Amino acid sequence: MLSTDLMTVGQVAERSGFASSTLRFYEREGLLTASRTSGGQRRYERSVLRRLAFIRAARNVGLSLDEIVAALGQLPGGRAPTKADWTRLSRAWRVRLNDRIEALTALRDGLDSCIGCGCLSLRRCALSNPADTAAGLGPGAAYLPRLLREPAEG
Amino acid sequence: MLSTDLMTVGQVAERSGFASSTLRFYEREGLLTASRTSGGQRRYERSVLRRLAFIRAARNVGLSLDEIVAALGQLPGGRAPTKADWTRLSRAWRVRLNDRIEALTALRDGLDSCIGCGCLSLRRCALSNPADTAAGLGPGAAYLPRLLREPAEG
DNA sequence: CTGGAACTTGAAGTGCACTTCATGTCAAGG
DNA sequence: CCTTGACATGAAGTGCACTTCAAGTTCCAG
Repeated sequence: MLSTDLMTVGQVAERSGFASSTLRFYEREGLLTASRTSGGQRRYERSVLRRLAFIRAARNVGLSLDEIVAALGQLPGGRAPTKADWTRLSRAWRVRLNDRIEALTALRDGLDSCIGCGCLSLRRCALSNPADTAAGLGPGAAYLPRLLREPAEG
Repeated sequence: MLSTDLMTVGQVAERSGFASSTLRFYEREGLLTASRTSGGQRRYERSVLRRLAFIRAARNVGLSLDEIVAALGQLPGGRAPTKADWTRLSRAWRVRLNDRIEALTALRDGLDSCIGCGCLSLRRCALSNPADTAAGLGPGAAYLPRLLREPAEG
């Protein structure tokens, strides 16, 4: 047992569900920080678990690591983040989730009304062109926002 | 204008919204076929547009290219696919979409009830720890559908 | 017949999010 | 002290889905 309340990578990995290689990777990418022992090994404060919970939730919502870095950058510099800080940070996700849910629902309903009929028209089909973004437009018109291209599992 | 109703890659690209490099790539990967002119250039039948619509829709639903190849493999070998063929192929997507919608909705509601309170506990928070994987205790009740439960599947 | 846009190929590159590897160091129970 | 499992590092590898590149060929309107 460690004498302090600091945690090793292995402990953080076990408790967070992230592989330790991922924790090192996240540190390189600026998502995490850790102090070091005199021998150079990482020691994490318990607050890293909440940070990792935030990161996992953000990934579930569909944020890229860059976006997460940006979001975490909004946290107060001098003091430890409070519950209110985390709440504020994640409030915008609701909009994002609503967008995704809406898009998927439209796609599903397109299934019923469009693929149900077998038409699968590239230009009119709600399923292959849900947002109607490509209608009458040239190449490069994104058919669906990136939103629906990424599986929720990440 | 071409003398037949066959289309060039450029035309298919413009009408489908897929880059021609992508069409070539899809052909290599076995998602498409095309005949050739005597000079070796690709010529596509009109039916490729429906196939591409299917592919786009499948991507939107979250299928990988491998899965799409497998799905397309279910199409009849000898004859041209009918509407019924396409419909049968895509009917299973509804389940998939429902799962994803359900997962996202649960995540959003988790936002309201959990992040709304700022807890973000790795052990208890449905948002960051849907499957209760880190805890190993308490009711393993699957709060979130499978989709969002995978901790860090690579 | 000609000029240039559009096409051809294989190989290599991109971007994301990690993981694996090789090699060597650290920490702590016995 | 010694052993051994956990940890350190940088570099390279993985998987997916494409895109870009270089160099050469084809198609067809004028």
